[in-house]
Amino acid sequence: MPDAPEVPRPDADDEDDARIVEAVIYLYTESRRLTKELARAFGLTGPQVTALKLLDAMGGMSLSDLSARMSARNSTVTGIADRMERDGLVERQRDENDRRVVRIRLTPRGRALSRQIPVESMEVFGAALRALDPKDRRDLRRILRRLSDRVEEEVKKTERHLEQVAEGDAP
Amino acid sequence: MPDAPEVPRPDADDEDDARIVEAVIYLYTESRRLTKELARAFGLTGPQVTALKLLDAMGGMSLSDLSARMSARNSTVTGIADRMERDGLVERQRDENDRRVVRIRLTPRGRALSRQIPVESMEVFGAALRALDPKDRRDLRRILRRLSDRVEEEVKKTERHLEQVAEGDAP
DNA sequence: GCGGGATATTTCGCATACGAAACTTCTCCC
DNA sequence: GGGAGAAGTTTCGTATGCGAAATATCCCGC
Repeated sequence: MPDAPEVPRPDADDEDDARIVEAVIYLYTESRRLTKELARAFGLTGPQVTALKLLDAMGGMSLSDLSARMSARNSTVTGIADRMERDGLVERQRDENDRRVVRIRLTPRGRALSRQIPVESMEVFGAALRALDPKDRRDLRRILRRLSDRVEEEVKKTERHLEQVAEGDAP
Repeated sequence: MPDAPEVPRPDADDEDDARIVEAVIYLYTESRRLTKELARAFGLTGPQVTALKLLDAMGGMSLSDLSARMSARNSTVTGIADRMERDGLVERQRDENDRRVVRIRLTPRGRALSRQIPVESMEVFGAALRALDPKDRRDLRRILRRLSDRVEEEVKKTERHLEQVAEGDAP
């Protein structure tokens, strides 16, 4: 679905905003789609490739760290790790010092597979960025930063409001 | 999981790129999370709110059109429509002229619910954009546009390469 | 008017994805 | 040092999300 964050509004002035939003959505979904496509060529899924590459780069990490790096919840990554373990790509090992922690490492097979997957293909985004004018790149970073800050503010504001709105429940 | 499209690279210069990518991901996931949170207050899910608002605005549409507007596949939206129908929010009706087509309309209940959901909460992104300096907004649009074009080019290039890489399959 | 390809939707199997609850282990405070 | 609470992981239930295959219908050419 990806809940398209924008809903049609008749206002004329918002055309520009809509285009910016579309661009952000496009960039996100496209890079996601590409990872998935790349993964498929190696019999993997998108998140599995992400995990494989992260584990290869970091040489093993806790499940929580892996979750954080993948911007996903622990309960989600547990499942991904399960399937990768089933396929012999990773191993789980209880941490000796803190037995709550599960360390996840690549098996030799997982490592070999990771090395076969070209990184360049995952970097379409980076390549496009490097192709930008240096000044544009600086501006982009600055503006996006500012935009993120504003969104963060709005979020806090909205979240307070939301609690008051939630009167008319349904199903 | 959202397959984070970026993978750690040791290069020093890429810090900036990483930050841009992070910002894009942040903006996307945040607006998605907000829709979800808003939805929850009304006993719905993110995509359901999106569908509800679209159907309210358009006054009923075919499943394919709805899918397109939601940037999702038909098979995905079928499920969403199923659950909304189960909850009495929408109705399916075969199109008389073209009996392959299924028209989806809000029930009175669905319409009432839609009207209760404030649109503003879905527009955190828009509000943040409007708060930007006009020049920044113009620049942002221009640069994102250029970036999208470059990504599109890269995608085409990569996709051709991908077919050659796909030798070493796995699991 | 009929046969074959195109189009719209659903079904099926699988992998994410999340939140809440359950469990284990750790930590800190008294 | 013992218990309360915190932290890390898993389990469970539900909802997306996709692609491939099955179904139903349309449409086009002949």
